[in-house]
Amino acid sequence: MLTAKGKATRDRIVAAAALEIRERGIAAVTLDDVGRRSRTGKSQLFHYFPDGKEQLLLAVAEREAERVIEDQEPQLGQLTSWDAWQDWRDVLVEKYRRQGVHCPLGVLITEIGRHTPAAQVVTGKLLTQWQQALQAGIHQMQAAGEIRADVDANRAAGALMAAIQGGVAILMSSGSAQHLEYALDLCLDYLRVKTS
Amino acid sequence: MLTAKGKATRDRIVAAAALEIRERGIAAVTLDDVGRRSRTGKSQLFHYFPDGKEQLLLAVAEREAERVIEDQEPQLGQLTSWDAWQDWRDVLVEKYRRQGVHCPLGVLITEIGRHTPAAQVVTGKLLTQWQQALQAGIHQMQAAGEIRADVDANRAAGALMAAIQGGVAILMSSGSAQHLEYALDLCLDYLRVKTS
DNA sequence: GTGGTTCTGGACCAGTCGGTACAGTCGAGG
DNA sequence: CCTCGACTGTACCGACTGGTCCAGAACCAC
Repeated sequence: MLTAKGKATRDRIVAAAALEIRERGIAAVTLDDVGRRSRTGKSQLFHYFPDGKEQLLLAVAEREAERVIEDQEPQLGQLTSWDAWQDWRDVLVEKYRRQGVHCPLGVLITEIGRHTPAAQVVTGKLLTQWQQALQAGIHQMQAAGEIRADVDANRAAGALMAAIQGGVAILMSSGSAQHLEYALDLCLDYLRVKTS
Repeated sequence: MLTAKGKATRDRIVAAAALEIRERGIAAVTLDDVGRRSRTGKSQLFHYFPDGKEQLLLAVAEREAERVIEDQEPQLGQLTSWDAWQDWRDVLVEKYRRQGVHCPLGVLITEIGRHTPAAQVVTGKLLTQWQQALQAGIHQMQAAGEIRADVDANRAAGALMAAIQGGVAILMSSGSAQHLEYALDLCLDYLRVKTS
């Protein structure tokens, strides 16, 4: 049904599409571009993705969503001290600063995600998973007495998510990661406050 | 050079394009769609926008950018008390909640803005203007002793901007304004903290 | 009303892009 | 070495879309 060679080709196609989309935006990328970059043709593309472009885009969305979480590990999984939180923050900012406009998360949220309901589900899952990881981290810090118990972990995690998305959105339209840093730092400062 | 009738037609075209883009996304909108909705044809369109689609998009971007600021007045201009801040926050959330996915700001930032350098300038100006209004509000509150003097107004205003953009981005991909509220409230709570 | 400019309608064009058809190659199992 | 399915290259098509052209209607100043 799918030999090793076939799987390799399929992967090449998805990787090429992801790269192409990150660099030039979803609107500008054609199937021929993907073919050229992956050294394949449209026949292969439609062989592996019978439903055409939409199916390919969905595969790209899934790939990029995985990547976004993976990029933050292992830090995201062990937010058990202020140092760990700071490390996570630094990794995130550094990653996105380096990627600049060609940012998997940004492309996912602002371009692929809105394209089709199926892709919306993918980004929705990513957001939920991410936010839960942050929420778990806040809970752990509360258990350790490092964060006030009256902080609503769910709300704070949600606010962090918005801060990140907004920082990335501005990064993509201005090229600067400054806002991302400001927003992350403000949220962390808020969590660090001892008394309200 | 441009009669009253001409101006009316031009406005109709821009308005139709803006509406169409908000509803269906920039990628799906064709010049014929705009023509149909504005009861004009391509000849008019190219008469008023000789450079074609790009120029029309820029006009739409400018229109939407103005709208975004106007929608927040008069609250945004007089952030001189906590009540005023709260009013501003409520107006913003309510507006965007009602607009849902068809949000001028969201479309501007995530679709039109990234399309061309000229449109990037428009969104850049909008962001700067907006952030300065917030910064001015924070300064006023500091002068009145309502916000700690050691808060960096520029950073806080930048964080607020990211919070809003992120909230809107999530709103556009999920349909829920919850994150926007969480993020705004966290920022305002941070500003309200008396001691650090 | 006359001349010039602005405005409008509709037919048309050229390029592009997603998608299809089909013939052929490769590779593993028997 | 034969066979059958997975895989690949090429040529092609239909639809769409941004943009052009041009003839004429409407409007304005004198």
